[in-house]
Amino acid sequence: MPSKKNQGPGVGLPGNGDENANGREQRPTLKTIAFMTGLGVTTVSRALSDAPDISQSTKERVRLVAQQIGYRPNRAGVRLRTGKTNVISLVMNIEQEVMAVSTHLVYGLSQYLARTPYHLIVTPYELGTDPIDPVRYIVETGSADGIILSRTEPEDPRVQYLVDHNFPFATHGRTDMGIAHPYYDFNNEAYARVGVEVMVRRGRKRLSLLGPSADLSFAQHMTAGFIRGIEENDLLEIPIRRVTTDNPHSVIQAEVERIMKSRHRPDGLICGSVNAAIAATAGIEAAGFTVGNEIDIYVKESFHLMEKFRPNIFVVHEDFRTAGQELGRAIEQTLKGTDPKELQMLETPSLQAVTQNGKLLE
Amino acid sequence: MPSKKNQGPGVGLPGNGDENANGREQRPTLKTIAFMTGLGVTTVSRALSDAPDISQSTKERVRLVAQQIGYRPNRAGVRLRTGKTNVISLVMNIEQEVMAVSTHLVYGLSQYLARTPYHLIVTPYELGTDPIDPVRYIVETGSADGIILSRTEPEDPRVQYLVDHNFPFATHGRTDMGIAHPYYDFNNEAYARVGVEVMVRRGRKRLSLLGPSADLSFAQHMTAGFIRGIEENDLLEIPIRRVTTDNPHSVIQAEVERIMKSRHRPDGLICGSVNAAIAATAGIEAAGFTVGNEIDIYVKESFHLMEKFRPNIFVVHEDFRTAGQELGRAIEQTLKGTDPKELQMLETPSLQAVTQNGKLLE
DNA sequence: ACAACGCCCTGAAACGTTTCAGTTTTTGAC
DNA sequence: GTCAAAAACTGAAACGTTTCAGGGCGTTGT
Repeated sequence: MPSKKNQGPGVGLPGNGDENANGREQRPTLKTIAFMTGLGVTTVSRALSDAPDISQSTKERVRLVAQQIGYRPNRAGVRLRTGKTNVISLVMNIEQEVMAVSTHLVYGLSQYLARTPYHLIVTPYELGTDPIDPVRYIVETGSADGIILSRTEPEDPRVQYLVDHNFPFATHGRTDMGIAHPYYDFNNEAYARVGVEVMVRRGRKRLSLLGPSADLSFAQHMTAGFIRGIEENDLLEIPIRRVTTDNPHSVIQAEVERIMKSRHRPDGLICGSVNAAIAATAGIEAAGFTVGNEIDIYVKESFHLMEKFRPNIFVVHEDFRTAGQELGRAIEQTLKGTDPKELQMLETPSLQAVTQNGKLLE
Repeated sequence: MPSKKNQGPGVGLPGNGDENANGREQRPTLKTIAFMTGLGVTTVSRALSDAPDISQSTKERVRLVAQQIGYRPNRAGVRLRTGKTNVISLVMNIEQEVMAVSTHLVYGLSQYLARTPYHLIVTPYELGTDPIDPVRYIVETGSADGIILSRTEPEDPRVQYLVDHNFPFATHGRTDMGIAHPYYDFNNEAYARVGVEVMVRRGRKRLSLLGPSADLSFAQHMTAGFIRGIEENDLLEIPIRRVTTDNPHSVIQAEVERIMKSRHRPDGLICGSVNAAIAATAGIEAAGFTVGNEIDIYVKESFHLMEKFRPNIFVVHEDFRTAGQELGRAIEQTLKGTDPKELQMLETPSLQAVTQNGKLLE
């Protein structure tokens, strides 16, 4: 590499957009604009940030030049000086974020953030590790301005940690910690109640709930809605205790097969996830029954799989793309200082939106 | 905010890990270590990067202190000085990356990169926009050290652009541009030929190919493999020209229904994607036929959907998670200066791996 | 005895930005 | 005509890192 000794001390216009001998092109900086306009670097900086103390005409002149030469502030410079990273970190366990969830969440989030100064960084963590580690890392190294958490638990240590450290965040799913923080959540209580509603319409009497792992926040909501639906409609619950939607396909299938072969089998099944619904279907068929005949299944999903495979399952759409977008908005607003209480969103499903094989009910 | 005027000029130990009045904690820097060890900042920096000219004992001492106080280099500082961002950008059109692809790709990629100094940034682009825009943005603003592209075309302007600008990248899928660049690709030629092989075993004679959009790189490989299989086995091709796997479900379904009702209907269908296979199944059933009876379907997928729904479709597994990991490795090596030719990977499916309803052939 | 060398270390400068603390110029009031 | 205040602008410092260009100092060769 040839040693170069350009740029005498002080003055000197930095590379004006052409490539230098080095091979990499030189991007324009504040100094470039300062040189071109004859102003000081300070003035240029203030003009671009629309600060007071700068005349209108100067602001316009600076903006014009900046626009013409395609000036973009150097992120590293800004970050070093201000501590602001312009990065939002999505912390998720991709292994468990089955199918649609992560895809659509990332989609909506990055789509929203694309129109803001923020970039989306995906920070994964592995199944065996402590979910708080990546959060701690981000906070300690200051590698993001804000964090999006998914899969919150009712008492979530990550939320506590972030609140303790006064670090901006938003969650996908609520907590039960009495802390007001921004979130987007699907109303799983309403979801379960709508499911019971569907079953009632179908004349079903003995319902089971195949829900998510109990330590997750939305599991409790779903259970509460289910119970309430059962009670209000005077139905019988056939409990499923051994498995959750997080179990592997084969385990769920086996348990459903077992319960279908038992004396008191359910005639309606509310499922917490598509995977579970599919596995349950397999179990039901293995026991010699048919979905839509001896038993109905109800589930939520994001990918419209059910209307394509037409397995006679009742479905409400849970929109993770919108969730991603709203979480983007929530974290953006949080960083602007908006009151968390205004950034709590709940998506509530309704009976009218339930479909079977792609067609609306009734 | 109270104005503080601590830190006289020159000396002065930066905050030693406790919080300062500000509320945010102060991270240790090179200066902190320098102060603690009594060394100069330069020496500390060089010691940590294991440079020559530093005695072994000093290196160990510095490393010990750094470890104890949990020192992490400030990314912004490094980036400003060196221009290195420690970021890899995955550029993708999430809208088109159907289902499994993006999920598993992101998963594998971030899983791999988690063990390197690199962070993964997801850069999306929207359907109507020019795919080269995000690439240009990244290169112009220097916001990443390397780029991963997916969905390459045979003559891909993005690849040309990146090569022209000497910017490190790796692609998911090959190109036909005579440029040696790192890639990971699924061998779609072999894929199609294995599909024909399967059909031959099943005694099928009249095959159709429902492939991806012709402008994509792997469409041509798939077609080539298909044609060759047809010719070698002296079979008849029933061409499907009007639709590709990128069409919506309903369009594919309608076209398949039409062709199934025509005089010369296929008895074997090689599909390019799960979506297409599902839609085709619907079309076949709408025409009054049954998959596995009058016609067989063959497809690749990543999510094991087929073995769960058991629609009698023949399947080979395309592993996007591994693809993600390998692409991570490829870009890491590229940045280390490894010859691109050593970073070209092809995943070739074999007849032995074909399953139907979750069970291996034969 | 002295130059030359190798070893270990260091100050200063630079990357691009923002901001503190001015300085100069203009305006306007008396 | 003087003085104060407002308006418009600016140099210098600082954020944390790497690297250039040395600087002591003890050892070795002549």
